[in-house]
Amino acid sequence: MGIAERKKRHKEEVRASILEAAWHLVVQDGWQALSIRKIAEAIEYSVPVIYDHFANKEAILLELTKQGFQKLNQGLIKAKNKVETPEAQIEAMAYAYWKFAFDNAAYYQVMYGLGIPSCETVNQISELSTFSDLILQPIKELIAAGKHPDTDPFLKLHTFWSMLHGLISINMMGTGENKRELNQLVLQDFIRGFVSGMKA
Amino acid sequence: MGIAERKKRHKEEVRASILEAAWHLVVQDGWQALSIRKIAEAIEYSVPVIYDHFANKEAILLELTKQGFQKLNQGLIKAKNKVETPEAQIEAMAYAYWKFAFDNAAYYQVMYGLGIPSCETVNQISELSTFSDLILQPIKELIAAGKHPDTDPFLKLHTFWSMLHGLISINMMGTGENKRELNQLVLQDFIRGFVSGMKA
DNA sequence: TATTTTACCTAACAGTGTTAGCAAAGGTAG
DNA sequence: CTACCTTTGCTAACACTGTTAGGTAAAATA
Repeated sequence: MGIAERKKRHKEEVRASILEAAWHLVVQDGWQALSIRKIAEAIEYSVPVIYDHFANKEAILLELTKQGFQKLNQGLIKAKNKVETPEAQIEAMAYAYWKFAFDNAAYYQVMYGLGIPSCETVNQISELSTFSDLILQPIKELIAAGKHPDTDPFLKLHTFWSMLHGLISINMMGTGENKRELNQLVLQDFIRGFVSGMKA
Repeated sequence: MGIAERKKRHKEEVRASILEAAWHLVVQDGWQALSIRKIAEAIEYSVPVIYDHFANKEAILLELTKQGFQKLNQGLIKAKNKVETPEAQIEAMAYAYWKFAFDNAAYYQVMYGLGIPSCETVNQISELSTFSDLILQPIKELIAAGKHPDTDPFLKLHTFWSMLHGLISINMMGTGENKRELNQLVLQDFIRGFVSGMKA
């Protein structure tokens, strides 16, 4: 009875094509211009078919957000594995985060750009816990080896993430000039301070 | 010939009432739920009247953004004037910025929450230069008095702004728990590092 | 009083997310 | 092979959205 499986496979193909088309449209015109009808046209199905796969438009954006975090996490893991010490790992991940944001600006804007996301939305992104763990680990090591072992690692994670995100989003709204290289200096500066702040 | 003036006055009243109604709706249901028709209903005029005062919906949001920056700047000035030294001024302004964001979350979300704003949008907010100057001044003083007088003050402004914005926006998307107090510790930590980093 | 200006509204266009209801095709059982 | 049922996918609609063209009635001017 391979019929059911064939159907299931087909259904997943359609689902994937929806996400693919959505992503294509987001890259092309920005996530604000994404519409169900455009997706329907792109996948050559009628509009209601999309609602057989996703509850609503938000669910599609949420899925793209998850994909974004997956991609980000992959980049972070790769960067982390290249070096050994926790200091170097934090630094490498900061740069990888920065690089991800600018190399995949469309993803980054979907991930953070939908206004300030609601708590419910954030909690639906399971990839966030991977992201946290990834950065938390070297932070904990660094704290344990430093002179203030009672420092809250979550606080430091928060600082790390905030600084990076702030730097990127302020930078992305830009003032027209190309400040990307300039701000890598700021980033460098920050990481040094961040790391040495946990040691001493 | 006071007729023309009376008309002008009336026109400005309507304009103000549009902004007031828009602001009311934003506070109530968030900026995503703002609609021209709802504004029209609130001010008891028909829809096209709104377009006699604003080119489009974005222009209304832009005006609210400007108002937000005005309010923010006022808060910063007030905080700055309470203390004397550049260190204290920077610290006071950081707290004032933080306080503004959480006391006026609706404003903050209009100001930064429309996705990542385009360069054109940013350049239309003249209040941004006031904002910059306000923070740049004590930064310059601090740099001049410090051991690295060749530091770029704009870079430092950028860092300052980024960190604050990052901290706030990561915090606002929250995880449900009330971490506002917790993150004031991060803020405190950051400011100390930021200020001392310019001295030494 | 006649004319022109202005203020304002109705109605429409083109688009959005979402869903109800139907037709046809695909698979199942007698 | 036929009758039935389930699934699949469609058309069409509802209730919105931003935006604008065109007309009407009131107000100001000559």
